[in-house]
Amino acid sequence: MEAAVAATPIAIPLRTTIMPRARAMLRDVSRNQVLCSICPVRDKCLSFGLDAATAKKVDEIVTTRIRLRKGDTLYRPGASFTALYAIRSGSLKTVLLAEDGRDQVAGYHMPGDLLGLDGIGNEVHECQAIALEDSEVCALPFDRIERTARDFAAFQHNVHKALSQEIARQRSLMLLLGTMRADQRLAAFLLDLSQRYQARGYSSSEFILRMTREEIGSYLGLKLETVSRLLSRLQQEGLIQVQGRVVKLLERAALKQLVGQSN
Amino acid sequence: MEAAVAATPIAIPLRTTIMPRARAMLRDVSRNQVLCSICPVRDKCLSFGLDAATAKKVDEIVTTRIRLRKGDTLYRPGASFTALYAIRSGSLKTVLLAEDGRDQVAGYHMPGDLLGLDGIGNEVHECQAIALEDSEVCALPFDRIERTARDFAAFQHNVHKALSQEIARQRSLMLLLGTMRADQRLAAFLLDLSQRYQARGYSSSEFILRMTREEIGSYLGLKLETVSRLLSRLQQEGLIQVQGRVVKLLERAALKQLVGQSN
DNA sequence: CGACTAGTTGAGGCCAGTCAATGTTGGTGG
DNA sequence: CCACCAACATTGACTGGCCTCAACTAGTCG
Repeated sequence: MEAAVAATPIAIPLRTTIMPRARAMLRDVSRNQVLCSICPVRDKCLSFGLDAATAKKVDEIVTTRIRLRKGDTLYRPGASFTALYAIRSGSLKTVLLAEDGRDQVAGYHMPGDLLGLDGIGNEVHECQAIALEDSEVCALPFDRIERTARDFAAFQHNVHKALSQEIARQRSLMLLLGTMRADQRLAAFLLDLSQRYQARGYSSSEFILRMTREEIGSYLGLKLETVSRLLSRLQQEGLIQVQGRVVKLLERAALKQLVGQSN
Repeated sequence: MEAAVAATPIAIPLRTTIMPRARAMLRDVSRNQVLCSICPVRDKCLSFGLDAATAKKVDEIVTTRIRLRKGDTLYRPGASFTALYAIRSGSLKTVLLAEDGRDQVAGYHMPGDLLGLDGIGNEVHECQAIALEDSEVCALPFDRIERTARDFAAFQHNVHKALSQEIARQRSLMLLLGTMRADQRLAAFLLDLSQRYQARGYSSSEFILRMTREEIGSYLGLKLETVSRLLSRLQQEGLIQVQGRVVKLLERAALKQLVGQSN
């Protein structure tokens, strides 16, 4: 009845000693083959725009590549923060969990995205990252990031940019949650996905939703029934085409216009 | 009829050459007396926990102190990003502005808070910062911050912490906007204010709202009438006492319980 | 095949928005 | 000092969008 999000709804023990899925974190697959310089998403990542010498130093930051299977948890709230994670392939969601059991999907992350930024402040992760499909991420130990950032201004700036972009991303989500109607939220969500897929070289007009209706709803501050209804309505109005998780954007302009209606 | 937020609702020209209120930014009051080491809010700021030698270096970052009068704009969207701003006294709000005219109060900031973090990514500010009362802020040129961060690991870590805390702040706001009922949002808002005032040495049970009902509503994703009604209701229920902008928290536990109700 | 999860669709209710009238407060100028 | 005005705030009546509850379908996996 409830989706995976709600499967572990409450009372996340702080600083769990052994995490149920921790084995996933131990599979240190290929220590010697982890090289940003040949990574398919390197220009979306922290090594963006660096000269060869600096990029080589950045290569040395990445110690571990982690394989996750669908449903695996990369980190959970309270887990001590030691590294940022760059997604190499697949996709993950991040879930916020309040003490009272309230939870919300806070983000949908795809290759090139950086995860775990919220943990820097308190040395502890504040949310849970769960793989939506089989995925691979690179662990970037944060002490190494800081050390390298002190030596290379260009890399330092990339780190600051990444942090700032996460802030910007959340800002637009706040605007969405605070000011938009349900149909506008959904349209904005679809357009955002489209744009991000495009930036990664995938089709911007047809893609597969990796999240359930309930997860999408949680992300947008809506209920799953509302998401389902609105997808149907948008289809009926000819703006999109939906078949389960396959979505096709038919009238991008109309979707944009819908989002843009101030009232 | 409309509050200050809506006074400049649309079409913010990007990279304005001369800003209407720019004179406010030129009042370079006391170049030689700007010293973090004697700042009343230094332990809330970037110089938190630094040894004397490092703190001295940080003092050198701050070049300018800016006086703002109520209603003055510190920066607006599109203004080129050059510095972060630390609030010394007074308070400011930050306002998000979308192209379509949609706007939302994104934050309420008090002494010790750092402003402008969202501008790092694109070298351009993404929101507008407006003084809610006469205020003073310190300008911290970002290139100097980056330079100093490269030399002092402890300071570098403070910068990262500040960025990460901004992310955490927004996260909890997202949770509020995505999952809470109107009365819960308002209660959470009041408790947040209370806690932050306390952290700054003010009374945690009685304080003055610096924002109008409309601004509070915008911040919480509600209409001003709803805010007004709910303040009245909370007062009637004996949880708070309101008289215009003066608020007194009477039953903190009950407020917390209200926020904590998952449904 | 049965059990389970994910998704769709309908009926009805409630919370918060909208519209509107009125009250209150604070700053300004005569 | 007080009258005036504009901005801010309160309260009521009504409306509508989204949630809740519920029934049903489709696909998946042991």
